[in-house]
Amino acid sequence: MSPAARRPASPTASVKDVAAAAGVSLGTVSNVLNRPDRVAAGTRERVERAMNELGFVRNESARSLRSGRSRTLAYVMLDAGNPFFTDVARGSEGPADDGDLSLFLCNSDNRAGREAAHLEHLEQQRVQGILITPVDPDSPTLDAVVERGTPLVIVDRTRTDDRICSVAVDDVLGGRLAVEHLIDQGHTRVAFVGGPTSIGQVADRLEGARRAWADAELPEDDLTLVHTDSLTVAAGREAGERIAGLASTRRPTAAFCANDLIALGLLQQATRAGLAVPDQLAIVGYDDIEFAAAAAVPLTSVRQPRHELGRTAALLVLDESSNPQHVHQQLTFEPELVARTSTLG
Amino acid sequence: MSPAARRPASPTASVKDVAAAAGVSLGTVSNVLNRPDRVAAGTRERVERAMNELGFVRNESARSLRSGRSRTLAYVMLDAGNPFFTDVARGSEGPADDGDLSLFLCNSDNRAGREAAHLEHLEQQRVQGILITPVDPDSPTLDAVVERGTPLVIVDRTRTDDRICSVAVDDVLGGRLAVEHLIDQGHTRVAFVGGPTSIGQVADRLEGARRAWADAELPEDDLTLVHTDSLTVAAGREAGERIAGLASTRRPTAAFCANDLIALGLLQQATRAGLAVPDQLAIVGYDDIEFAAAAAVPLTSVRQPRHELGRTAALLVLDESSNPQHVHQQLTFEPELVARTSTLG
DNA sequence: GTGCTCGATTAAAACGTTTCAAAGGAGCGA
DNA sequence: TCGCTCCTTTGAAACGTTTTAATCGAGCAC
Repeated sequence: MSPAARRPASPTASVKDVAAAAGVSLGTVSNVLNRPDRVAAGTRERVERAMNELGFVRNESARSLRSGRSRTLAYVMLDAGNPFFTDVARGSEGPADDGDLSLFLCNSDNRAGREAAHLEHLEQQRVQGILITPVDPDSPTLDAVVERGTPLVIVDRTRTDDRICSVAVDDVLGGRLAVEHLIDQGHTRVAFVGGPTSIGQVADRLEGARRAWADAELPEDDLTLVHTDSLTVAAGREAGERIAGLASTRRPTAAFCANDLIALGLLQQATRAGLAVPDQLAIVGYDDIEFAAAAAVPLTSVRQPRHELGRTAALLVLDESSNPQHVHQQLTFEPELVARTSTLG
Repeated sequence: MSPAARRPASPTASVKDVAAAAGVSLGTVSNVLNRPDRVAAGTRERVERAMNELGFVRNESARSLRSGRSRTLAYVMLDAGNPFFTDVARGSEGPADDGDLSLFLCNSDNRAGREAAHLEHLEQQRVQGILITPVDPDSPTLDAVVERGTPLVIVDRTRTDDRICSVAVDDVLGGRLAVEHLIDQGHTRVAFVGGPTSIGQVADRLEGARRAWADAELPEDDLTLVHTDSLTVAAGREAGERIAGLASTRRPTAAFCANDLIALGLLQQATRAGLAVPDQLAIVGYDDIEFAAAAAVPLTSVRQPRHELGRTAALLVLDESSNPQHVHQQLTFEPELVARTSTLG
């Protein structure tokens, strides 16, 4: 077989080629594709045979150029490496499938530049809608996309205004649940581990923690803040070092981490330093990713309804794209505490 | 503001609209877009102003209809929840960016049906190339895609023939490395934990393990097979139960797991059952995902060059799409053992 | 046989872009 | 002033599909 023979005989057969092969007009081929009931059975069969023989593949570009809209939904993820976001993506697949749309995932990797590039490309593709967990939910870039006409829903972040749909989880409540649980377990010296607090999520979770603490009328100074630079396993390990280094009389007996990655890092470092979990240090994470339950000491964590988050966001973006009466909504879900060994002993 | 006012004034401005607004012909607008150097500075400026005022967004459908190719690469992942695959995807981003292409991720979720649906949609979109970790690398569906003209590279799976490009890692060698390491550590009763062996990867890793065992002239029966139904954390836990239940005289002193998810499940269950890792049970995983290093007892694991895997696959698919002389290649990389506490004590 | 209706098929236009040959016009040397 | 070149701009065609109005032919009632 010569190398040339490897290439397809015809670059790609078009509707016109199929029409010629089947001896009908091009309009008829289109009818077979779109309203098969209006085509006589014999003709239809002949056309279908021609399609198979030629290896006809519908050209989606031409299709959506003509129709003005594509059959695609996209989710721009903040971090493809964090299982939380892939779970959200999974939740969006249902509504996408129902609407016969493909769901494409893009990874912004926490970089505004990449995010902007993806958004631009998606707008150019005229996707039906965009779901996005943005680097900055208040960025005007997002407003611009909406103004130019592409439906867009913010996922897992909230906007301070109501010009864009968003779907999020009540992080203040989540923080409260975590700390109330620790208080119930008898802890009176607790650390909040996380940062930077410029991230809305982190600030909210801390706020919730503080409110729970205040409500229990515990001394303000006994809820300490162990700051991290990022929400990663490495940052958790590093925080663990600092905590383990404290004199046991000053050391908190429990840590509430801003997410599970930090909690896992903290758990690892605590174990390494010889601190028993939960006896000497109880740990609560956030997100309840699969690996939280899979840790050697299963992690107590605040679960977000991430599947529901993705599903609702997809439904919202579909409504925005198809319903002229659409009104932007900001939805909030409630998190739930899942207690496991890392706080129960 | 009336609800109607929320909708964009003009659905979307086209090149023609821009031309009219700037008082030039439509060809000139196109020149501004594609060969700005051939347009007089004043004209260019006027056109660019018009574009901004109208919120002009290039229509990618029309563009790729005209040019016959799109600016998109896609990676169809087997399981978006497994960090291994998202890491591979990250590796592909470099070449994609260099070629000024967007990389879209699709999740087949291990289901042939979803995979086929994604492939069909991608063909219709006339993507430049497809990277795929397929449910079944020998499925004729893949050949059909290639024959119809879309460049396609199989990632992390090998084909038995050479009609398609593939990029994989030598799993037999990986299995050998893992077991040689355990033998070096003095283990003489080892379990291979994984399954189903119908998956090529699993069979290869087991084969490598057996060869290392044979080369060391250890009794065949002392390398046991603990079968699992899938490569998940849950399956690992379940296998852990079975191993922990064995009498200590018959129990293997080390386990080589077919992937890290199983290893993490096994580690968790062993800990729960009071088996000390690595003293009573050493554990080796496979893939070296981030969570392997982050476990309470950091896992020894066989690292695959997953970033390199993704990068090479992307380069290969780009070559196939742009180089008429392209010859299909099946590349194999070498894995590497990363020794950590779970085998070193 | 004429005139209708109805189902099947067709021809032509349109979507928004890129490209290419050709036209327009300015500047310049002779 | 003529003729030439060179730079800029233009007009028209093409990509593959969908859609709409129009055409065709057969069957049927009168």
